Amino acid sequence: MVSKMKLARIEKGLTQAQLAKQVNATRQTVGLIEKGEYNPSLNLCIAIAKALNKTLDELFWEGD
Amino acid sequence: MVSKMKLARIEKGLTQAQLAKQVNATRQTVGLIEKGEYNPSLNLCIAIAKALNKTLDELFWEGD
DNA sequence: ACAAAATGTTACATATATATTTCATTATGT
DNA sequence: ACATAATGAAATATATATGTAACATTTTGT
Repeated sequence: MVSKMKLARIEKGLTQAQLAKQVNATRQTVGLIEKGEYNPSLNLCIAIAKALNKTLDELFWEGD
Repeated sequence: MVSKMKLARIEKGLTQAQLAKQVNATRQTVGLIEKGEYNPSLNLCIAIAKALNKTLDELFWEGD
């Protein structure tokens, strides 16, 4: 399954590298988070959400 | 300023130690997160939110 | 088909979240 | 005032997020 974060990034027309630069992370880190193989820090999640004009819930919360 | 997380925990009548046990963390970790001196992992944030019947946004998102 | 960009992937190094332990301080109830 | 629970705080140890670098694979445009 493709993550909501990846959808939001593509929707914004950003590449992994571009997003990474905006949030002071690396391309690899962004890629791993998108694949769900990472457990990112809250601060990084917030930076990503703001860069993509989303909230934490919209990107990282699963409606149970 | 007292964190939203601390308010939600007290509202639920939980002690730091009780919440910590529910989310598989330690009392100290919970305390530091409440004080804002920590940058917790997304998984821990999600566990805390669920334990307190809140969402990520409600606990960790600052409405700008 | 080709070139270039974007993404995947792995190995290793580093920074930091978290655990563990111990003791001090503050709150709560009786 | 006393006892107990709850929280604060510091030291060290460990696990893991993140960075860096290099190369492979896929995608995109021409």
